[in-house]
Formats: sequence, structure tokens, C-alpha cells
Amino acid sequence: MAREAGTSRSTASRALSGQGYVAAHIREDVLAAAQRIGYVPDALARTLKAQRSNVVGLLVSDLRNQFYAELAAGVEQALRAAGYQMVLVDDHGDPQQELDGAKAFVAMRATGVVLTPAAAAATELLVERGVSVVEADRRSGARGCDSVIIDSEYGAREATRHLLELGHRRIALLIDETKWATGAERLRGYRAAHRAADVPLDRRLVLDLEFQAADARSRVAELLDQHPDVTAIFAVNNLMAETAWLELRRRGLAVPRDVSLVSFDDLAWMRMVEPGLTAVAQPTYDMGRRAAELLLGRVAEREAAAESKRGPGRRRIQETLEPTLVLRGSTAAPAASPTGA
Amino acid sequence: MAREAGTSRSTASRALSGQGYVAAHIREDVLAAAQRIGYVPDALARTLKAQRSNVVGLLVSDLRNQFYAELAAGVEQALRAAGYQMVLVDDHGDPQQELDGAKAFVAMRATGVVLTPAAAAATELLVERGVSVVEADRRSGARGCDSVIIDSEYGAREATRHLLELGHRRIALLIDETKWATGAERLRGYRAAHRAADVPLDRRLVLDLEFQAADARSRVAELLDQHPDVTAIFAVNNLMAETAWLELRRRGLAVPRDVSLVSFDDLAWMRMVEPGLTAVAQPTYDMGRRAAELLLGRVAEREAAAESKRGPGRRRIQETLEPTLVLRGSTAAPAASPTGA
DNA sequence: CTGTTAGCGCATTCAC
DNA sequence: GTGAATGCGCTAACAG
Repeated sequence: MAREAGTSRSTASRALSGQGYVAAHIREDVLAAAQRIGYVPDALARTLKAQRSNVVGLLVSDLRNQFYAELAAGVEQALRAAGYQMVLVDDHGDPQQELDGAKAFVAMRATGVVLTPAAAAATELLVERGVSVVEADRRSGARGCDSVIIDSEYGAREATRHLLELGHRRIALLIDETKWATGAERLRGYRAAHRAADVPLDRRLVLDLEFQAADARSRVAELLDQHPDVTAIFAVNNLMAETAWLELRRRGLAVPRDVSLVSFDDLAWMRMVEPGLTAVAQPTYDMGRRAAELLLGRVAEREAAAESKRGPGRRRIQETLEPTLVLRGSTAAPAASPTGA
Repeated sequence: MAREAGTSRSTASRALSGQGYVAAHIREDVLAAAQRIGYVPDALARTLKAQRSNVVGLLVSDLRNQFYAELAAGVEQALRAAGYQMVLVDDHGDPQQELDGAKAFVAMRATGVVLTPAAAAATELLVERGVSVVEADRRSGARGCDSVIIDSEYGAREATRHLLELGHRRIALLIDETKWATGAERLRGYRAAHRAADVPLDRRLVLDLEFQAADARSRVAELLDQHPDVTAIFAVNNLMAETAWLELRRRGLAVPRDVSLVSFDDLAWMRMVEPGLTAVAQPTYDMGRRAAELLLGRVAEREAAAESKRGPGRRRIQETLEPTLVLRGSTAAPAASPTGA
């Protein structure tokens, strides 16, 4: 390539990068030559030299779930706007695969990683290796990383409060991971709303699917069989809402007449069905964008510090985005005489 | 790291890679040292040296559209299983952004690229630079690449035939790009079915949205206003189906009593609504997987050729996957006396 | 079996 | 202003 331009490699490098002195006409020549032979600088070699890549990793739990796809789209958008590339790994919510993904990211010297943690190990590994990390949607509890999440407790509380205010007293909760993070917060919100309304909790109405989504449908059926006095269901994510919706329909139960239904996470289909689903809408795309922005900010900061200024490295940033309860037709006051009582 | 193990770099390298001779006890030491300091080999440097990376690019049109998310998930799955990383770029269907994405891929020396082409330029650029390319869902017409697509004409023909057999004669087609590839094929299928059934075509019933999805809703409304004798709608992708569904409901038209509706592309919501949507189901995830597999096969082949064998480079592979018409409640015979006639 | 040497493509000194 | 030399982390070839 330098040969094509009839100059030395250094000069060519300077001409292309715009760094350092180079005669105007020489630059022309070089640019023309580059154009001619379709020269594209090797980002790898540049990274090796500069010790800083422009790739950022994204680790999500399930790309086929619209929620994560939306998140990924937001991250990609912000990243690409800033000239970064996104390497995407789908760990299927498996801590082991998550860890493998994290290792792959350090192997490829990713500048930073955005992830929806399934465990703390991945974040810890990354942070220890000096990779900037931003957790999204969940917080693993690992130290040294920023995070941006949705206020799950608030969202769950609002959804539950809405049902309680309508007069529901037997509200089933469909949830999938109560030990931790998002799941725990939503459970807390559900409880807090009950407490605030002075309505007693019934543990048997809380269906914790843990990690087995496989038999979700039958577990829901079982719960409805055992507790025919349930007048409302709060599904803690879009998958659960889907399961609940299908099961209610299979049983021929009318929504909201027989049972009211609320979803946490508002997808397009929820306004397509009749009645539309009342749902807690999350700014998912924005959460992705914000996570990427935080990451980029951190990277810039770190570079400035390395450059010279001895930046003290600000405290971790923990952002919380507010969800919104969207009222649609799937929630109404319970029938005067409950189905089962 | 070599220092930590008390040996030379080459020896360490051999121990870790398993290539070449290394005394057993020395290998132990090296492995232990690597473990201790948490050494992770630099994939970049390795790539630079080996002149072959293990990253593959994926270029899609809209990650927020479930169709592409599904495709991406399939690609990712196959890639990761083979030890490759996926770099994802969302070009929003814009040829310019697509080209930029392609350039980024050659800059990072991606081994191959899977893409859903918006134009031929990106594929051409890639192929010319020696990057293996597999096109998915669409064929740009560029040479030198493999492809895997869904049989759009067949799917469209089946969907249309289904409507014709039910007795519909005025079938509106909602389509978004008839000049090219997938859109053109679906239009052809729609026509072929009419021809086979000896039903005359009415061009005015073909609503070509081109690229402006923005006013899709109003355009559909307009069409329904002008042609009240339409008894069925065939929406050529999931977005169109969504638009049609919402517009029909807004007008208070009953599906399928007043108007039947068929979608090309079957999403989860289509079986959640009442009545369920009859749809042409595509093996989208599998298409993604298959595309990645073809790509990997091509890469392996090329390496074998470079290695020694002078492989002649097989002819391009063009796979076609069959879609399936899924019958649900949204299609039925037209009412005896059409709404408008 | 192990250490030394060299070079992948780039950017950055440093002489000229 | 420009070119020659150096090194980023790795591995393949060679010599010991």
C-alpha cells in the first residue's frame, strides 16, 4: 500500500490518520492510492498497538425474548453511533455460559461489556481484568461496575396497587426468580402493596417458577385449580404473561370478568389482543442505550486518566429508570360473586 | 507470564496450545502459572499472527423486529457452538449503513459475514476483499456468496390460494418492496395463485408501501375506504400484519366475518389474539443457524485449500427453506353479501 | 525437548 | 516534512 502511493509506510500512516506533519500533495497521493486499491486499515493491528480496542461486548440472557432484543438494539445503536462494534453473546441465562462469554470478551480485549447478569462471577472476572462493566436490568452485587435498571419494586407495587384498588383480594403472582435481583424486587413490590392496603398475603398464591419455564403452563393450571378464588394474576415478565394468557383462554375464563391480568413488561402483542393487557411498560430500548452511554463515558474517563490527569475515578453510577403502568382492558373490578367462593 | 512460569514464551505458548513437544511437568508449571495470574491469551495478537480471526459479522435490517432477532439468535447459536464470536450491526435497512457495516467488518478482519442484504454493494465489497459471505432471507444478486432463504413465492402462493379457495375474489396485498428479492417473490406468488385460480388481478388492491412504513396505517385505511369490496387481506410480513390488524379493529371490522387476514411470518402474538391469525410460518431461527453453518463450512473449505489441497472451491450454495401455512381463525369464507357491494 | 529469532500491520519515536 | 527503526502479544520455524 505504501508502495502503491510511492512513499514510506510511516508517511502513509500519517496521511491516513491525519496525525503529524505531511505535505498536502503527498496526502492527496496517499488518499488516492488507498482509494484505488481499496485499502482498509487493519483494526486488529491498530488495537494491538494502541492497547485499546473499539469493541464492546454484550451478554444477554435470551435474544429470542423481545425484551432482550430490544435492549440489544438500544445498546447497538449507542455503540455504533460512537464508532464502536458490538459483540453479542447469548448465554441463555446460564452462569457458566455467561462466564465463558466474559472470558471470550477479555480474550478479544473488549474495551467494555454490558451484561444482564445471571451471577456475579462474570462481572467480577471482567472488572478484575480491568474491563469496564455496566450491568443492565439486574444487579449482580459485584463491585466496581455501573448499572442501569428499571425500578422493579415500584413497578410491581403500582401494578399490585392497581389491582387492590379495583377490589381484588386474591392476587396470584407468577414469578421466576425470587432469590435475587429483579425477581426479588418485584416480589417485594407485590408484598409492599399488600401491606400498604392492609390486605393479608397468602404465600400459596405466589408461584415461583425458579428456572424451569418448561412446565410453567401446567404449574399455572395447578395453581388455578387449587385456588379458584383467585380473581387476578400479576405476571412478572412477558413470558409469564403469555403463559397466563394462554392458560386463561384454554380454560375459557374471561378476562377481565373472571380474572384480571397484569404484565410486567409491555410488548406489542399486549395491545393487539382483546382486551388489551394492562402492563408495566419499561423503557427497555433506552435502558440499553443508557447502559452503552455509561460504558462509553467510563471508557473515556479512564483514557483521560491514563493520558495524564490522574482522574480519581468517580464513584459507581447506579441509574434507575422508571416504568409506567399502562392501563388497558385486562383489569377490572372482580365480579360481585367470585367464581369459586 | 512466561516469567511467572519460569520459562520462555515459546514454551509457554506450546504448553497452553498443546502444539509441539513440551515436558509434562513443565506443562503443569505453565498451566498453574497461567491459572495463578489469570492469564488469558490475546485473541487479537493471535489473529494478527495467524491471519485468520474467529469473528463473524452479522448485518441485519432491524433488530427490534422479532424476525431479525430470531434470525440473529440462530446465527449466534451456531457460531458460538463452533467457537466463533458474532459482531452484530443493525443497518436499519439503509444501504449506506449496510456498506459502512461491511467496511467495519473488513477492518476488523472478520472471517465471514452473514447478512440480510438491502443492496448488493455490501456483499460485493466483502467478497472482493476475500470475506466469505452468506446472504439470508434475501438475495442481492451479488456473485460469489452462498445464501439461504425462505421460499417466498411458494409461501405467498399458498396463502393466496387458501383465500381464493375459501371464495375470496377481492384480496388486498400489503407489501413493502416489490422491486426486489423477497418482496418481488411474494408479489409473484400472489399473482401466480390468482392466475392458477383464473381470478383476475386488480392492481389497485396491491398496496406497495415501498420504504415508508410511517404512514402505513393511513395508507391501509385509504385502501379500505376506496375498496369496500375487499374481503381479505394478505399482509406480506409481520409489521404489515400488525398494521392491518390494528386498522381492522379500529374500524370495528370483524375478522374473519367482515375481512379475512393472513400474515407472512408467524409471530407469537398471532396465536394470542382472537381469532388467531392464519400465517405463513417461517423457520427463521433455523435459517439463521443454517446460514452460519454454510459460512463455517465455506471457511473450513477455504482453509483446507490454503493448507494444501488446492480445493477447487465448490459452486455457490443456494438453499431454500420451506415455509408452512398455519391455519387459524382469521380466515373464513367471505360473507354471502359483501360489506360494500 | 527448549530457547532464540523473526514477523503479522500498525503507530510512534527519533534521526535525517 | 519524511523515512528508518521499534514494539504491541503471539506463534512458527529453526537451532541448540
